[in-house]
Amino acid sequence: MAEPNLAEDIANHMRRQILLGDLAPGQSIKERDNALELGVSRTPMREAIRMLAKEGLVILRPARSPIVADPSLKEVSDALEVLGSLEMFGCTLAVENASERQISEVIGHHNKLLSMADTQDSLDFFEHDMAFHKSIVEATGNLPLIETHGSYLARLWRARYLSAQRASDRARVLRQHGVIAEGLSTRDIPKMANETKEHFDYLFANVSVFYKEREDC
Amino acid sequence: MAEPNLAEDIANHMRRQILLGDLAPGQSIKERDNALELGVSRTPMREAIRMLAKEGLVILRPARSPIVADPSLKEVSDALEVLGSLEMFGCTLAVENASERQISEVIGHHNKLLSMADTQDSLDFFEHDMAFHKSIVEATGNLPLIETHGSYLARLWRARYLSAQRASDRARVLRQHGVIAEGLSTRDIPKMANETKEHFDYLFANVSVFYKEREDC
DNA sequence: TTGCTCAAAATGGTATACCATTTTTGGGCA
DNA sequence: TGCCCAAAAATGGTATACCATTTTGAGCAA
Repeated sequence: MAEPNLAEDIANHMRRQILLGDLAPGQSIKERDNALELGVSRTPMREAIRMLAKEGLVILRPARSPIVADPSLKEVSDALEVLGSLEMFGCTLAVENASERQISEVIGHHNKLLSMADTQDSLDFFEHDMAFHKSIVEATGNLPLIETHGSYLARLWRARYLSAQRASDRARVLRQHGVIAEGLSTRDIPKMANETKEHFDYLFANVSVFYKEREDC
Repeated sequence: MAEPNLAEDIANHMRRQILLGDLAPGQSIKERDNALELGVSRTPMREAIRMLAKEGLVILRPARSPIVADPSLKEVSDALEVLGSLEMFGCTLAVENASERQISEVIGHHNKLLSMADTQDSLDFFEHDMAFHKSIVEATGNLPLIETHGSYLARLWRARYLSAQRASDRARVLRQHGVIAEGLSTRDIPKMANETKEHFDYLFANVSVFYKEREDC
């Protein structure tokens, strides 16, 4: 962890800690302590914290310690709405602009997921799920869209991961991915967009259920 | 320029310099020089530069001076597409969620613009135009959307401003704003979304013309 | 004149030092 | 015993120092 830009590495490391729960929601982040722990100085640590704050994973408070974000259901679902909107918009653009090469990449990710249908490692499965969705947006060739979409994926990683672990509906996910990929390769915008919408509706429902259940604890 | 957080102030200052052209596109930004010029140290200047980079106004290069972004037509129109998509999505959400108070704010901005129809100060007019669009997205109550939309507005400020200065079609802009505001107050999603789409199509065309003409110089 | 080399200057990346404000704590008083 | 306040520790914000890499430019050779 010390190649080109240290702050980026630190941000990646801390993002993982946050998303996996090693850094608990609500916990305060002391620049000095965390920097010391990673063996770096405060300067790049500050920069990393700012990056995570921009992603919504960390909340900055004036003249106070930043804390790990603990988003309410409303905050998560707001972000989910935007993510869904971006990806639906991406469908149209992808159909219009995707090269055959890019389409086959999307299909490649889908096939990879199909082959993992019975895997136990839900983290691994989840990462590939994300790669599938990313590859669709990448097929738009719209860089700002790709970046913004990626940023929302990162921000929602934890909520999506937690809810995906309980939802045992991989079959549905895979079927929907299949329809979406098919919609792209046949350049069928409505097919692709409708299935994407439904895909996100399920995701939204899963996350909601997860939050409601957690509330009871 | 020295109240709560210095870096934010510096970023605001530099954003204005960039957007008004005081910092020319392609020009390199030396942390030391710019910090000295503003009478601050490098640390907050670095942070400010990172903020502007996140907005796409500045390009970071590893181990090199950052430079002021000089976006191509493709880059600007890609960002415009996303902005349009966000705002169209915002229409639906705003109709569903806007309070009467928020709707009257939108109308207030529209009336303000109407009253400025003959003003000479195009910068002032432009700022209020932006406020109108912002108020619509604010009416959604979706914070991530508001932030992302605001970030795209900032990023596109210069392109929109430059192209707006030559386009002498305030009448059309005002008419469309009127339709959009009416669509919101009557909770008419199609009316609002269609007019917003057309509004952005004009914007896109104006920016394209501007870029094409500039190319000839 | 042109192109190459290499050292000095410049510059971004990182670490550390200093300061102002906030938080914590502990002791004294009711 | 419990509360309040002052002092100390902690902490984020800012400035400065140091280092590695890159850029620049002068001098030299072809």
